[in-house]
Amino acid sequence: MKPKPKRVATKKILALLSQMYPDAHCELDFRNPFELLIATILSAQSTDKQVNIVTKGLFAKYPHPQNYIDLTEEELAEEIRGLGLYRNKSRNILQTCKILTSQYGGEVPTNRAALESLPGVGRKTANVVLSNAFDVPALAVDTHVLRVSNRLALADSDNPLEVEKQLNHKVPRKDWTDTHHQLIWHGRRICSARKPKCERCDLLPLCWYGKNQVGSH
DNA sequence: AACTCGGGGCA
DNA sequence: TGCCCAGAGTT
Repeated sequence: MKPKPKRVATKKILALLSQMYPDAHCELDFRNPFELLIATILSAQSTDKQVNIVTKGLFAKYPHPQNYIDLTEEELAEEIRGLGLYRNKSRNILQTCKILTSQYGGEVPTNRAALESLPGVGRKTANVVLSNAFDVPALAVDTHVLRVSNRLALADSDNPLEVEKQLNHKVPRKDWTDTHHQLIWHGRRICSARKPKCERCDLLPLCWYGKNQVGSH
């Protein structure tokens, strides 16, 4: 495979992405920052569809962080059964709710440092909450964004934080959240990890990876 | 950098 | 059956 070009048609790629996925949005169901925070913690290695099913019952029963602090890990684990990594998530959410209750008056903090200090909340989850619940521009880099932006040569790194920085330089700040969603939708629908559907991808003429795949067998 | 957690959906 | 799912924490 050829080395990545130093400059790519970034504007064209971004324009095409927004044209391909004009309705790209967060597919998790949530009504407030707390629900988004919990749903996003739960979404790791789980489908958003399953998260929505589980959280519907969970939030009806336990709408506020205060409602969680007296549960045991086992009790909460039972509530979120059906999702992957559910023991870790149960422990983290319980701890997070205790911190939200004792230190933040039951509210979700709006700054990154406070968010990332919560158990189960890393860079990616913090960015999702900031951008989707608080309208703070932040480009969350998950596995889809990492893979797709590298294939398009919009980024050149396996480190999510590094990719986030590279994208921040190339994407207008006002578009960070939309671009984030578009890259994810593209990664799920066409630019999949194993067998990307390059033959029906409108980005193929502009794609470093796709052009290198054509005729490479 | 390499593990570990992990059940459920879907081809 | 194998592969994948909007990661984070620990070693």
